Amino acid sequence: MLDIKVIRQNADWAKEKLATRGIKPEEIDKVIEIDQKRREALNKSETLKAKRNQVSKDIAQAKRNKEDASEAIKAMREVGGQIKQLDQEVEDLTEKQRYILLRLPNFPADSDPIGPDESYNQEVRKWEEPTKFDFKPKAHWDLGTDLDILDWDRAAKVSGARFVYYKGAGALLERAVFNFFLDENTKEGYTEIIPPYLVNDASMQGTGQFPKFHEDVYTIVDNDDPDKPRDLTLIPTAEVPLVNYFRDEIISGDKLPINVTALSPAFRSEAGSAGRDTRGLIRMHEFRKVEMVKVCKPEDSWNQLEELTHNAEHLLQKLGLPYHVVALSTGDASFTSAKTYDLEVWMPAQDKYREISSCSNCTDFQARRAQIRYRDEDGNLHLAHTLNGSGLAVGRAVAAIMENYQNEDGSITVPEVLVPYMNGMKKIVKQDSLI
RNA sequence: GGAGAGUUGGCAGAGUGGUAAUGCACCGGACUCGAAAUCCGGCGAACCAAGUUGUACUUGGCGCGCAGGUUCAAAUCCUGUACUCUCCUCCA
Repeated sequence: MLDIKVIRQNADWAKEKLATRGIKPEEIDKVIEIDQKRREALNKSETLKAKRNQVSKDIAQAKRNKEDASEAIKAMREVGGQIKQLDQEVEDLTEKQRYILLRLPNFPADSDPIGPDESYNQEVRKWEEPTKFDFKPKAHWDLGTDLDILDWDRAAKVSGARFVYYKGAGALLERAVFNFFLDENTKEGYTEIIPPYLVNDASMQGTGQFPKFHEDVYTIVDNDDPDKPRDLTLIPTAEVPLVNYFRDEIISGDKLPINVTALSPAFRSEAGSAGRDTRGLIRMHEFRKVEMVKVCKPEDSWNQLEELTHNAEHLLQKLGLPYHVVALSTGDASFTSAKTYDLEVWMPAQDKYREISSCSNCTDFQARRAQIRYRDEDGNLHLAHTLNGSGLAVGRAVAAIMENYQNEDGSITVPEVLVPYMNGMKKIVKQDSLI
């Protein structure tokens, strides 16, 4: 959520910044106008309340002296009514203002490429050249089926489209990958967390998924009354429980920056992406992801974003997967982010880079919604800055490993760093069928 | 799922309709060569608004888990709700 004071005091700047993210300047004018009215009503109400408090004291005194106070009580009855009316007005205006503010995205950083969509993203750097093959590389979904380590048909039977069974060496590979990620992140100074996978609405709002992105997630309903959603949603990313861990907390300044990492499933309805990435591990309703979250001081967050990005890159480098880093344009960056670097890994069968990590500095946008604050050496309170990044998406990493490490005979060489995590297995070959 | 108890400042803890005791902690001062003890004074965090102005202060609002209601006035009465604890039930 943006700071209404910042908008109020720098209206033109705010309009200009948000225009690059597709927000019309009239929206800003509207919220400023509402704010103006709100403060006027608030002032009137507070003046009357001050009066009421004073008179109430007098009434109490009069009663103690056994004097008659019916005159004052009568007058206050009227004032009470006015206050009620004004407070209602303030509440309505606050609600209107909040409605707009909760739906405005974060201010983009000055360094963001300006443009309405992903075609304006800029490559920042590239690591290694795309993998070369002297045969035609297979797509990971075919490799998975042929090796009998991924079972799409039975997942479709049991759950539906965009679900998968990992089997045998496939399951082992998935587990190896996320354990490797968690171990590496821990070595880099992140504290491992196992968070809840169901969160309440306040948490979804704290990190910015709600109120705008309801349709992207799965919310639990009461079986007795399916129209009534419970206050629980399956997390679309561990970012939600990790950032909300700090919600409504005051952190001691000397603890910052705080780094946490968690493996979790991520549940996404993928509404609006029908027809895209219909095959393979790229776009699932349920996938595992290791997430990294940082909470830091405002002056430190841009350095922390670079560090976070490097932490994620380090994982790809150790796995030997070619990738490049892309700075997202103002129109493509996520709602909460001021600046985002996407890491895109090379996918040979598609002959292109695909997103495997998104590292964002959310500045104080989430912290304001979630009231994440810290106390500095002087005892003053400030909003913290929050950052999050995948480190990494597990399913997509498995897909990238399968495609980049495939051999002509259809087997998959296990990346060296994963061999210990695979109980010494160096190559994945065709598995026996279960049935 | 059922029953009961609880939620008040950094901590402890009183307060059954008149505007949040008290203690500890903390901050300032006195005493002292200095410290401790003692004494005096201050002190709920956060938030919002207005003003002086400039970033600190003044005034006001708000503030007793949260949200409503009753009342001239609510920590206190009423309703709803969240969470914590105990017991029962169920359960990996």
